[in-house]
Amino acid sequence: MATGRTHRPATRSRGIPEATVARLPLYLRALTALSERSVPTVSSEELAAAAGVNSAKLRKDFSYLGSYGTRGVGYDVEYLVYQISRELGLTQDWPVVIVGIGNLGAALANYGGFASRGFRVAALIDADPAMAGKPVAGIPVQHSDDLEKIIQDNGVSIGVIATPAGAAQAVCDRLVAAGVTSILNFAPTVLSVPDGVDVRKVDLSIELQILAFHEQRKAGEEAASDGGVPAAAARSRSADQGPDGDMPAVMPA
Amino acid sequence: MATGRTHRPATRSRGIPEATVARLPLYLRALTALSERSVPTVSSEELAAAAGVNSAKLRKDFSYLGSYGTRGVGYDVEYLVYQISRELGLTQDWPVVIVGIGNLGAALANYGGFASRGFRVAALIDADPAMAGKPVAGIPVQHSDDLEKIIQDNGVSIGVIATPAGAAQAVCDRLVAAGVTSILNFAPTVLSVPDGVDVRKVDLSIELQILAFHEQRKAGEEAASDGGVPAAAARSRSADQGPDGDMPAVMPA
DNA sequence: TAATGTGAACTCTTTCACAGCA
DNA sequence: TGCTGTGAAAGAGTTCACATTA
Repeated sequence: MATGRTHRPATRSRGIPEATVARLPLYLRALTALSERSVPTVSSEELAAAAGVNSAKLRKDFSYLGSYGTRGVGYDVEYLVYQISRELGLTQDWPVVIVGIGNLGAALANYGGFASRGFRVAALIDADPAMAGKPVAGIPVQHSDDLEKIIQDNGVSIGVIATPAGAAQAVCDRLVAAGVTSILNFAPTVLSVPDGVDVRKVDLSIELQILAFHEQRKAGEEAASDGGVPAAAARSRSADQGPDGDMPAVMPA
Repeated sequence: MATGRTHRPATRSRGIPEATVARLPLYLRALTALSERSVPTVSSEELAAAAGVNSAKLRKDFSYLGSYGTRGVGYDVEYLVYQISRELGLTQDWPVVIVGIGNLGAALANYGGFASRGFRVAALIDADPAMAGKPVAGIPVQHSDDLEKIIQDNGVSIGVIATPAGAAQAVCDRLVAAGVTSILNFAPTVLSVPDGVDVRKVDLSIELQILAFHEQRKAGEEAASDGGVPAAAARSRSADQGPDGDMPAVMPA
């Protein structure tokens, strides 16, 4: 999962819960697929299955948006598509810049889902002069010297950072200074931003590490016979340094 | 944020909270940076700042691992690096396959952070025969016909799906059948997997939509004068269809 | 009758505030 | 003295179960 919200930490008076907001795109995708198949209505049960959540959660989520369903029938697909799109702000056009056109940046520029939902790649920016002018996904790469001007000319408020970690904070600072207020960060760094700027991060390495944690646990359980305590869980949990694996070269003081 | 856990939904007896697990990689990264600068100890306050969380949360997180700090002093950096690595299962080697070597797959293959922490790209797999044999990031791409054999020969338990959405479920099914039990999914689809298989998803489009939601809200607040009700929030929240924007062509029944 | 919409219960997560210890 | 470790309280998110209504 990506996380890293900085905006509005405390009281969200009257708003939609963050967890619900995070699921709206999921519902929207499932609804769009139904819409393309000209399905007119859908029940919470069916839609929930398509989105990979349970139906109680879906109904609760929708209840924050309003009463858009019909008891005994379900939800009107087209109407819901519109309501969710509007709630997410996708009925308007969002120009986006991608900074850092390496392998990842190029992949993002070529990503179709980008353009499909209100997002438009307004510019690709890279620090390498050799890249300047080269088209990627049909869009010429511009040099980062012009970053501020590009942001302002295009009215960009969302920036995507796909640079190496070392460059990310500097790029972020320049984006924010130029007026960007939402950042999607692919660089493996914690960005610091002023209040009012949202940062979300996507971090491959973190996702893999979380998977590894669960993977390891599965292996531990297999080893244990039946309902017993897994070997790895028998470790002392509280007191004086009790490592149960091999120790590293460096010991604690 | 990526989500999509399927494994162990209910009682997690004795385990580390999921929210804590998700932050351990963050702490580990910050600690690794300190370690490289040969910093011997760090306080919860300093480490929390480096990881972008607050110190109470960090101390609570560490308390689930055990008592690894020293009161009045802080935490031993090297020792913590080791403990967190072990907890995450990074002291062992995890062979990973990447399926779908398009722009994104290539970017992932080239991603340095991959190799640095216990993960090893065991194979790159693509369905395009023209790709077979072509080296990407120094690793020759193999054809997907051999997927099952590759998984088994390398003892792979973690698979990364970077194929188009249409191919993702089929690839997933084959990976699972071949023995993969953790999947990181970059395709914009909900994957269904049997119990015991973990799926995490990374979805660019969803992240952008979440940012757009907050971005839209900021714009609405600017418009409102001072502490007043934002224009967009004045909408009726409950009853008979009350859209406040332009209506789409299709109306609800 | 078949589905939504929602209080209420429950679980998970965060934050507070301070006892306890080096 | 200065920091960790942690109960307790507060807050957020999920699930239950059923009244409600087209």
